[in-house]
Amino acid sequence: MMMRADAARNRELILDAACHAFADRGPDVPLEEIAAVAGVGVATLYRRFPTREDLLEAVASRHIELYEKALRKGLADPDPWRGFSGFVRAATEIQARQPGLAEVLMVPCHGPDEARSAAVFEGYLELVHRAKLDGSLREDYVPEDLPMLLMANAGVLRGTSATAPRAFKRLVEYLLQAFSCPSRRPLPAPPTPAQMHRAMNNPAD
Amino acid sequence: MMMRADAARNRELILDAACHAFADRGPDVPLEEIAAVAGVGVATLYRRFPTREDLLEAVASRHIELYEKALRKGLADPDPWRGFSGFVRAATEIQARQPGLAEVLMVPCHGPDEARSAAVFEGYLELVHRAKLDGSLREDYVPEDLPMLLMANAGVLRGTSATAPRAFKRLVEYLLQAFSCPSRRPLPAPPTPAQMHRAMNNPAD
DNA sequence: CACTAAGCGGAGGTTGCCGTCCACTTCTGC
DNA sequence: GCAGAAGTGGACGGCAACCTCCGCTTAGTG
Repeated sequence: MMMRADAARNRELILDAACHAFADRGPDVPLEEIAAVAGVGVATLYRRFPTREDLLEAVASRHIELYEKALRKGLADPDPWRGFSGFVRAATEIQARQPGLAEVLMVPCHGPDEARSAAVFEGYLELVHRAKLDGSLREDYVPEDLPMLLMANAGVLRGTSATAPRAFKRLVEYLLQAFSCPSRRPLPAPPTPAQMHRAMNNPAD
Repeated sequence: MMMRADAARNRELILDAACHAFADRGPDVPLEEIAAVAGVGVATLYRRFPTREDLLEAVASRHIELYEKALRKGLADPDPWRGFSGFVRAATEIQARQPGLAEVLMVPCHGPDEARSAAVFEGYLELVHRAKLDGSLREDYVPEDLPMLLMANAGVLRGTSATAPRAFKRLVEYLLQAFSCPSRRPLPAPPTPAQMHRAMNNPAD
């Protein structure tokens, strides 16, 4: 069953509005405000997105394309380290472009569109694999270090995006240098994949 | 003019309750809940702490002692790197112990008790200085990298404290390894001290 | 012990957001 | 172009937290 044309248009208007609103007022903006900006009634918004979660997910979904593009670029790079580090930089840039949403923009690890984000994660694992074989990524790096980095980045963005919007880049470069060989002292054990997965599913408050 | 004894007692009860409440329910807990746990009426709470900010600050103030202790330990260490890194580890541990408050527990950089937190920051600068002279801390480290780290840590704690409460340690070790000599590739420019200071004064959201 | 000012609690008005309901409008297939 | 299904908007009741007001209680003093 096809959606009516005007309904589809409104859906897009809402998503546009939500995108801006979330980005610069955080994930708690009143839905009524989003509806107002979109130029529709609240009821319309609620019909299309019964819960705030649904709306957040839909907005996040729009970003997955950006991650896919970054991933393709990384995989295409003949230099494994450039591929890996480029992807990490791109992912954090994507977060930075929507600072209010940074916490939910961890699409490469766990996104709303299960299939596609799983695919991105697969590709990312391949980047990791190559960079390790190549010797440029330290042996004890684990895939869960990316969500960790993205969470850390979200924290920095939260604190600085208003006053020092490039500060996050410094964090990212520090971490990339730490990720690159040679590994130095041993690291504390990483969380298990299961723990990390749960962490991404129980959004903090 | 001295505060009446019962008033002082209630003040402490409120702070105790607030401490727990903030730690495990985040900085947005209803003040009424804190009052209830403390066993006092809301009015009492509002009289002592007119705004939520005041209460958060008072709670944060209690922690400054922990930072002072960590700092003393760091300064007493004959090995400059152990002193510096030990302090960083301790500071992040303090944040981790109150995950809901991590965002406001950046006392070494900017705390509610101006004089004391300035003193802690001074001491921290000394740690930085020594470790750089010693050659164990990279030359291009800047003092603002600590608030950056603390914000990053807050982000990781936010995401993982419920499911993987030790995950933050891995971030910290990665960063400490990045901070330690030899420095590798150059880093992006850090935010200016003024920017960072503003960032810590405009609490996100 | 008695007086008083400091302190107390909780009732209740206020606000802001949620999410639903329903009378009205607009698409779309025939 | 018409029928009716699909879609719409905004009014509305509910709720949760805020914060103030005021009559009562109690610590501290002489």
